[in-house]
Amino acid sequence: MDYLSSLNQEQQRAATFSGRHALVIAGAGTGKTRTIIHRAVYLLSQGVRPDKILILSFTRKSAREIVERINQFQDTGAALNLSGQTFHSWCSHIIKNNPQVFEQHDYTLLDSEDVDSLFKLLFIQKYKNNKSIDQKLYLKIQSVYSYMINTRKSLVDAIKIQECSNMNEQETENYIKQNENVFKEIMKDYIAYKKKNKLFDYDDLLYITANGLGQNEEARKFISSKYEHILIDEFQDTNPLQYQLLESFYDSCHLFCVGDDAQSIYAFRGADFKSMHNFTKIVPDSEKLYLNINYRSTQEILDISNWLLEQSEIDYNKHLKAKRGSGLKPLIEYMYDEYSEANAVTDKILSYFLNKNIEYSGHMVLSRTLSGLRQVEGACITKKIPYRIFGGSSLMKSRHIRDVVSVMRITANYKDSLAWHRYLQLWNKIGPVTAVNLAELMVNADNLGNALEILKTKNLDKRICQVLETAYPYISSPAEMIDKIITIMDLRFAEIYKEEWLNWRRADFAVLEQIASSSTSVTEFITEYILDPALESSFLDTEKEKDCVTLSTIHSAKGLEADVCHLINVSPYSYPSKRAVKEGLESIEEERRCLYVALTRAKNELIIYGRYFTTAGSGMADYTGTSHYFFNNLPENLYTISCPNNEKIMENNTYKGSKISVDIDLF
DNA sequence: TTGCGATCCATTTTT
DNA sequence: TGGATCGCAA
Repeated sequence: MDYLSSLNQEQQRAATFSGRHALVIAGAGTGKTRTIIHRAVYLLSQGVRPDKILILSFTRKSAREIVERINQFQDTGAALNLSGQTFHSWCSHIIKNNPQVFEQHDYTLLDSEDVDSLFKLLFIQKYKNNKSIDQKLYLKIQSVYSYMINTRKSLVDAIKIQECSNMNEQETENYIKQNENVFKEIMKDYIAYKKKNKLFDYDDLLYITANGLGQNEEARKFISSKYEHILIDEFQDTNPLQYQLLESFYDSCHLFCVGDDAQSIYAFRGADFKSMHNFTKIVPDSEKLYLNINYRSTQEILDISNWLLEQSEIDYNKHLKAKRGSGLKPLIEYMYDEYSEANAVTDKILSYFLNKNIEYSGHMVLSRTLSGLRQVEGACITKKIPYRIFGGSSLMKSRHIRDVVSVMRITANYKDSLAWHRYLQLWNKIGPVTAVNLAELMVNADNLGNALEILKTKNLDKRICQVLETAYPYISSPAEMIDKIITIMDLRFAEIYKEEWLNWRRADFAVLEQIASSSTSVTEFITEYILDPALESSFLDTEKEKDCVTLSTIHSAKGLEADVCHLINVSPYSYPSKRAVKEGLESIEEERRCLYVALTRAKNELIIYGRYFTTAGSGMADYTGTSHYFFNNLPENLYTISCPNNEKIMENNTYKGSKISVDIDLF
């Protein structure tokens, strides 16, 4: 039992909880993950079989990490048969592994860009050139659709929340009257299209599982009896649909949920942190437990974080106390623009490396947006600082990868018309119109062979069919299939991507092939990869675990920590963002929680870079939202400042002398 | 209809 | 920065 002695009382109480269901409300840095891990170890020590324990987390990376750390407690060194998943991958496994329960087990998973283009396609078919309808409405329809499914709200409610947050009552009513039917029509088409072509989107995985188990008692008993304990991390990000899914497990399983309402930053995806407050009412036979002692940061860092939450109208009831005691005050530095900011950050990292012996891996650079990291990335490259980026999924989004994957998708499911649509357009003489028509023909053929026969009768590049015929035999070996495809399409890709093909694009496939080599079928590979587009970065991590700086979006930094945290672009117009101010209180609060997550990542040093100008986009930033700026009234005793008045910076950049004029005079 | 060049545009966050 | 979109020629 000595593994429990490393926990404090609060944590021990949680880890050894013996009631039915529990919600552990745990502030930042209070040992959430540790508690989950020890909970699992405790359960195992009580004789619970490892395959009866399910770990759910928000990303697969963190789920895997938790499982790995649990495995380290095994004396035998043998890895346990523990399952670590996200809600989505869990549902996908439930559906695929139980074809006798789920009729719709045979599907291709759409990634978000497919969903984009499908909505667009359907919308244009119906409303092209209809001047009374906004020609970009399909983007909104798509987001409302997903929001509706995930929050289980009605169409009208979803439209109100998503699209009308800054309208008055009359405007809202008009908007709904005008658009409700368009939303409904396109959504119907979308649902029908997916059904016809055996396609699922992310939301379908949850929806089908949750509703399927909810409706069918035998299925519910059968599936839920496979688990005894479900441990859920980052519970504040759970949305109503996921709650509904969990309902089916109330009777036969124990739920152990851990989360922090102040770190809820996924409302845009339907997450509802307020239901944490009502947990004991929603979940029968449940208890709430609390963790309040922070092990990560020094008190000064927590002071500024606590202050930020106290300023809110929402009562988060959080006041973190540092076990480690006192340290350095957060430092605020004003920067001229993103380039000087990127320079300052990287200079500091270098000087800490040289003078204070702090490794690169001790630093984390945090940004609200992924694009905000670009300048820092550039500076790292210039100064030869090794780095890794969290957030986004560059590889899967890049065109050449999607090109090849579209071939694979056709071989896996020839009814995947979106894949046809993409693939066909890679060839000469096929543009959008022809592609749509041909895709329709292909999908309606009896099988892939017939489809190809039809294609051959058209007067097109012979290679179109050759590629598919070459690829098809490798249906059980995705890595080999990738190799064959790029071999046969090498020339064509060189034509399409010009010098980029050989310069860098082609090299990406080595990584893709390695990832694919762990899958035993093309379908499996596609599903796995769409469910976890970040796979590639974690894959590369294990390749070279070298000392490097972490660059991350705040969203991807959840659960991470670093000795020194550089929080960039904390300017009057960016926390909260203009957009959030326009959308109202809920959005502003979400921005606040975002900033809170960022602040609480720091262990020893927190450096906040404020900026008054930006050269990105349309010139200088304006000051809308300045009056809402979270740090407007930040008490002076909570921070130190490196440049006490920003006027200095502005002065330095205002030249008042006479203009220089030099002629080149060499001869 | 395709395919190229020019122009404009807008930038959350992720499974 | 690149990206999507538009207009025009073939």
